[in-house]
Amino acid sequence: MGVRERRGREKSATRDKILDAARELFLACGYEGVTMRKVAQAIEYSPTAIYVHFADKEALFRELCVTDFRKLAHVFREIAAIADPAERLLKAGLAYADFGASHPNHYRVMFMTPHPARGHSADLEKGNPEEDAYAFLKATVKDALRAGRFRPELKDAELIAQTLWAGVHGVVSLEIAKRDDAWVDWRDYRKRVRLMTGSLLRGLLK
Amino acid sequence: MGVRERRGREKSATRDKILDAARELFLACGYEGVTMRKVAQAIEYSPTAIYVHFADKEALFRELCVTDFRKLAHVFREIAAIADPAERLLKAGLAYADFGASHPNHYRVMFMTPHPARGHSADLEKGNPEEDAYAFLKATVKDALRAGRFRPELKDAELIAQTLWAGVHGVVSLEIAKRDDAWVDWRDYRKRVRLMTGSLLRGLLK
DNA sequence: ACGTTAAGTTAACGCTGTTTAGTTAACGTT
DNA sequence: AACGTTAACTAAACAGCGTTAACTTAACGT
Repeated sequence: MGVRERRGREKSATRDKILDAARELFLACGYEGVTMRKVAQAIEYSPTAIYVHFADKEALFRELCVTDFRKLAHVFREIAAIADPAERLLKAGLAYADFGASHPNHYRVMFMTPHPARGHSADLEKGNPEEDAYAFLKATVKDALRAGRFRPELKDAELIAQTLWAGVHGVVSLEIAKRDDAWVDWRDYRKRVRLMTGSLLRGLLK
Repeated sequence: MGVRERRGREKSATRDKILDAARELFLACGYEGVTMRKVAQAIEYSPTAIYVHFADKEALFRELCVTDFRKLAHVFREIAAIADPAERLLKAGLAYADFGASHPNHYRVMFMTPHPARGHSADLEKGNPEEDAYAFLKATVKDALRAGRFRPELKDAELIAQTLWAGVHGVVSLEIAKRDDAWVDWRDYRKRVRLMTGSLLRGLLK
């Protein structure tokens, strides 16, 4: 009685130590730059100890991603309070871009790297706008659609949502992948984000 | 006399064999899915033989990319003949999206993967619209700018070009990274490309 | 006191990209 | 014609990777 719980707490304690060390390393070195051996060394455990708590390297990383993407969904909760659906879309775009720029390594693995099938981790609840940022976007598009804000030939909420997402994602992902590329004389990131969201919405709305 | 040349020809012959085998493998398996040993086995050479002709795996892959991206620039040459700069931008976007969808592995490494500094390979000539697709885009934006086609507050060709690029890149890169993700009920790729280019231009032009 | 459970370890496997040292065959030169 | 050089190519190995199998160890419930 209570012992099982203490054991559970102890286990999740070293689990958390792994997560903390891994987060720091992933942030500093990126996905490929982090090795299981490095994570283990950081917490002074053997590399195999990690496999007691996580199936593999990807599962470890995805747990960190899920945590951070829940944070993104929380930011969206505040934005959900904005009455005007068009302004809601704009603010959501800006928040999304901020998020991507401040979690580049998570963003890379979540949205810039092809994964073999397995639709996300099953830990995030699909369709629930509190956990699923795409569901939030789609819901807001539907609101704007109902309010008759989009140009008359636009009727497919899914198509509109995917286009809005792609627009902001384009700015975010180019920033992450090509920020240091001298080939292009990059303009300020936030300027690019604002021009993208503003222009795209102007082109889609009435 | 002539012997040196024949030697050179022989060397470049096995060099080409490596390139041919590598192209096929990279297309089929993606960058990480290809190993130097597999390439070597395909041409019945030892793995180390590749290092006589290429510095490392990345150099081998980038040579293939450069070849293919020169092809993209050639497609743009035809588009350059279109008189109306706005229509030219539209057609360029569609051609770029076609290209990305048919060379996903090259596209991934070129535009979706962060690289340590080293601005591209030095093999492509920066600023020359015949080899540099971004230079072509910027030149067309400048044309449209001169023709007074953009909304009056838009004056920075670089910023406009980067936003147009980001828009199409967003659609292309999401398609490559998340095509098989059941989380999203994806609409047809070409529909998404057209809505992106069309809406973005509508939002940027007068 | 005893059998069970599970966190954690050591050693190893099979793989990767790459390097070192060496072979071999054709070359230009004497 | 013999010799030293050059360079394509190879065999073996290195250091690293993610991961697995077999084992130890310590605390648990009975």
